[in-house]
Formats: sequence, structure tokens, C-alpha cells
Amino acid sequence: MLTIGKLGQAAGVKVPTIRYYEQIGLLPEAERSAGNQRLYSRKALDRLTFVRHARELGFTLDAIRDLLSLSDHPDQPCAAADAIAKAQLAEIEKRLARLASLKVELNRMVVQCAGGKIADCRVIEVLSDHSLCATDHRHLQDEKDH
Amino acid sequence: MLTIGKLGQAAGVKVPTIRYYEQIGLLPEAERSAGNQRLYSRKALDRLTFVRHARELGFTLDAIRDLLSLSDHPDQPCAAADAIAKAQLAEIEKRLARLASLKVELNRMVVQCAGGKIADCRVIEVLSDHSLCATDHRHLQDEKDH
DNA sequence: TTTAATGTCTCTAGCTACTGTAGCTTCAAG
DNA sequence: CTTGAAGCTACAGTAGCTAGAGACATTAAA
Ligand SMILES: [Zn+2]
Ligand SMILES: [Zn+2]
Ligand SMILES: [Zn+2]
Ligand SMILES: [Zn+2]
Repeated sequence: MLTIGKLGQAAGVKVPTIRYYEQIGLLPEAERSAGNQRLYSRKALDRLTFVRHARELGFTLDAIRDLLSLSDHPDQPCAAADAIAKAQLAEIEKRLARLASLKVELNRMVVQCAGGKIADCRVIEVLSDHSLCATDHRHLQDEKDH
Repeated sequence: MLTIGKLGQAAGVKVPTIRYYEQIGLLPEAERSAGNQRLYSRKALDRLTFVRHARELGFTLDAIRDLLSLSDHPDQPCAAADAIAKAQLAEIEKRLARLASLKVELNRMVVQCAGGKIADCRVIEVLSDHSLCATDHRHLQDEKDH
């Protein structure tokens, strides 16, 4: 059995994050020692490692919740898991498209500025007027591109 | 003079967002009518349009605060503004790299799954074990890629 | 064995950039 | 004058943590 600190080290997850995951019900409540400290099994480590890897791949905690409960039913068909992964892929592709567009615009701004006074700064100019932009970055779905 | 609703329409910003910007000091406090309603000048519209455009290009509100105060001093050199834009470009490029890597991994997962039971699902398998990944997506700076 | 250092406990608040709600008041049209 | 839309304030909630306070537990050195 591992203490929460050891578990965190082993999985690469900070201690408060583990407690947070328990609090929101993503991880089951841990067993406790005589002194009320959390104790974790190897199975718990696997679960947390799964969560961490999924987070690194950008899945939301809600999606991970679903993936975890799917992985607890090995006999069921995997279509639901595949659907979650495909949705995540689609989301990432959307963000990529948006960021690519932003990159173009930011680059244009930076390159075009001759570096004089603010009154003539291309950065400030472009920010003031979207019609100076080359792409339709506005219409590419906003946000959640965290 | 515009009411807050007209201003929001003109700038493409929701009314509560305008009030929020005022609250956090990004926009100056608006003048008020006899009945205590906010009134905005054309200059205020320009300012809000600037904010919106900068947000669309992914600048943080803090960066926008700085850009706004720079644009209020047209005689000063634009190096500071350019630096903010360059930092933003660098940030976007970092996110792009990370997302590109995530896309590769997610795509691999989805393509490799033969679609049987959860026990054999490649998606679940890869999520459980990063060594099945092809790239170093872990080491690409995390987060704030909202 | 005492003591000091480290780890863990709970609880609360804060972060970004909003969005939504409730319960009011003001305004413009008919 | 009435009605409905638009405005007001204040507060709560979103995602996914992170940090802090103050108290208790565990381990290792002295
Ligand atoms: Zn410049
Ligand atoms: Zn633009
Ligand atoms: Zn599958
Ligand atoms: Zn991986």
C-alpha cells in the first residue's frame, strides 16, 4: 500500500490533485490507515496513471470518467470508448485549425511592424481593425482551446 | 451615446461581458444617465472593439490591459507592444506543437482500434500505457492551451 | 526517548474569462 | 398609462486545479 505522496510520485500527479479527483468522484474514496491517512493499492495506481495519461492527451475529466467506467466492463463493445476518442480528436483538430489561423495573423502583425512609435505600430493598428487581417479567424469556433 | 446593449451589438460583445470588463478595470467606468444606466461614446466603442479583436487573437486580458495603455501613448516607442505580440505568437506556437502531437496520438489510437470488446480496445490500451505512444507528448509544455 | 523534520489531514479561497440567475428599476412604444 | 424590453446590482457557477492555514501523524536523527 502507498501513501498519497508515494502514489503521486509514482503516477506523476500532485497530491492535492489526487485529493481533488477523489472529491469530485473521479477516483473512489481511498482506504484509511489507523491515523486517518489515505492508503492506495497498485490498482489505484493504475487507475490514476490512466487518468493522468488521458489528461495529457487533453481529455476532459468528464470524458475520463466515462472512459474509466467503460474500462471497468471489459466484455462490453468498445464503440463508446472509440466515440469518445474520436470526439476528442475532432476537438483537437478544431483547435489546431484555429491556432494555425491565429499564428498567421500574429506573425503578419509582428513581421509588418517597422518598429517606430506606437502611433505607427502595426500591432496596435491590426488589433484596432480586423479588416487588416488576412484570415477569418473570428469564425473559427472560439474557446475551450485550453 | 450608446446604451450598453447597443454597444454590445456594435462591438460583438455580450452585455454581461462589458460589465465584467468594467468591473475588473479593463474598461473605464461608464458615464451614467439620469436613470443610472451606462452610456458609451464612440471612443468607448473603439476601445471595446480593440479588446474584442485582441481576445479573438488569444491575448489574455492582462496583455490587453497593457496593450490598451500602450495605445494611449502614441508617442512612445512600440517595442513593448511588439514584445507582447511576439510573446503571444510564441505561446500559440507552443500550443500548436502540443496539439499537433496530441493529434498524432489520438489518430493512432482511433485508427488502430479494430472495434471489438473493451478488453481489446486500442483506445483503452493506449490510455493505460504511455509507452504505446509514438511521441513525447508529455514533455511538450502543458496547459494554458485553453 | 525526545525532538525535529517531513508528510498528511480538512477546509477555504483563488485562478481565467466569462455566463447565468434573481429580483429589482428604467425606458420606449403604443 | 400600460406593457414589455432592456438595464441595474449582486451573487453563484463553470474547468481543473493550486495554494494557504492550522492541526495531527509518521519517520529519523540525536
Ligand atoms: Zn510595433
Ligand atoms: Zn482579425
Ligand atoms: Zn476500441
Ligand atoms: Zn502517451
